[in-house]
Amino acid sequence: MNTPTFRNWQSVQSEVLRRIHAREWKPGDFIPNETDLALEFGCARTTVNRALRALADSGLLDRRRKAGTRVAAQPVAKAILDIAVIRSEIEERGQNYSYRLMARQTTVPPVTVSAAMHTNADDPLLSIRALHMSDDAPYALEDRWINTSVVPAAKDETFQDVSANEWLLKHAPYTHGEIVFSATAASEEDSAIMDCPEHSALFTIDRLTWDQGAAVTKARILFGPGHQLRTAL
Amino acid sequence: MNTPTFRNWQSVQSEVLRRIHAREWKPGDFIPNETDLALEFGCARTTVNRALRALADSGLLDRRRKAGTRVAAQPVAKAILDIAVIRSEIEERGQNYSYRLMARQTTVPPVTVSAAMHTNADDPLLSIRALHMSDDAPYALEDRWINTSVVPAAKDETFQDVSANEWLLKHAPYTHGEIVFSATAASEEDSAIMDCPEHSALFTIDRLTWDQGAAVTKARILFGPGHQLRTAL
DNA sequence: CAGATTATTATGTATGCACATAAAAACATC
DNA sequence: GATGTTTTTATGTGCATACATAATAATCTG
Repeated sequence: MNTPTFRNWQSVQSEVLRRIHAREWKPGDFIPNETDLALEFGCARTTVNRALRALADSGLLDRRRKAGTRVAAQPVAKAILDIAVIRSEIEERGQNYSYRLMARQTTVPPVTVSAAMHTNADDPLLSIRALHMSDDAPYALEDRWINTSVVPAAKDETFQDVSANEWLLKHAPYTHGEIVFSATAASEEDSAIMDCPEHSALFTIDRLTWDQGAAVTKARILFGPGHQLRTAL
Repeated sequence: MNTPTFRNWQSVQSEVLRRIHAREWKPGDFIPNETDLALEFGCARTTVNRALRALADSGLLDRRRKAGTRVAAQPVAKAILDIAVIRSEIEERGQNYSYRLMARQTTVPPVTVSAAMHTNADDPLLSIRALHMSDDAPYALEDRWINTSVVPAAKDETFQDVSANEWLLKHAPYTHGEIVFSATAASEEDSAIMDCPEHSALFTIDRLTWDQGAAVTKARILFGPGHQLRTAL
């Protein structure tokens, strides 16, 4: 009986993966503890730990102190989406990016916006509306509110040549945020701008970012009909 | 001058994060090497390594051997979505889940399906159509093709009580897959089933999973109007 | 026997050390 | 001066050890 030795954590990881896929360890099952596995694999417990930790991070294992490690009963699929700057997104597909600023004004936002951003209801915010185009066809419509008390530099930026989408990433650091994906029907105005039938189903991203306790910006981006967001899992 | 010591990798990580947010280290900048940071922080290099590795995983740092570590110029926002079983999704919100099988038959699929799944054009597949309901209201419509030559056990399962969505997770392991998010307009049939206006914008998930080289299942899930998928970032 | 206390145990992590590896920089060679 | 070779260096990883911590199991106590 030759027990091959596993020298590095990647090989331990793939052996564990193999056993899970081969159903030697079924969903819900406890697997041997780190010490035993280290003994079996002929490596240090640290190495086993590294491998199992990585698998737990990806959702395939459930680990709890003292309780032990088990194969996730319902392996939650974690889809990791890379949300890139729209310009890069288009250029990476080899298409030509262009951009058109449609509106830029400082006004008091609707209460839904000031409430979501935790700003005073009568504090004005900078409002930006712009169209991103791919090969001169409408690609995405960006509607954005910027909190100029957090990003004062935005007041001096025309956003004529650089999209807020891109400018903010470079000039406004954020600590955390939220992204919401949904599908919305194109309004009459939207459909005119996006050059699509009214009530078309548009893939929508709502994004709200914060720097410490203060909201930096809130954006809604409507993508043209047929837009897809894809990822491996 | 008191340099506080950072004993654990989390505190090292948050100090590094603080410096990035405070723009002491700007996007594109090289940061000191691990040995120097360990010296400064009063901990082992291993600990610094752990902290920096975690930040690199999340896309905030770029690391290359010999070259060093730098703050990512364009921090790609990585949105991590947890794609759970629909039943859990509903029950976790404290709502009542129910399920209705609408169709189950073995037929030769459209070429688009057999092509995507890399099966022979005339090989029959198991087709499932089912409705997931939350508090008795239509929630999601599942349209699925199952490759019974990969999951033979599916032939003996009625899917009357357990949704394919859930059954497969437990009985059909997969090695990799793809998820595509999009927005689609409700067809006449869809809208009748989902009890919504025709042409409603529906959030759509297309999922194709593989076990080694063979396609396991291909599913399209249409969510009712207003459905959102949200995540922190 | 319920409830509080203590022991046990599996994972979590810090550390010092050694060596591997990729890539840049320095150097040598033609 | 272009090209190939060697050195240097920062990250990547393995290992033995020690201790921390969370959560269960066992025990004690009223």
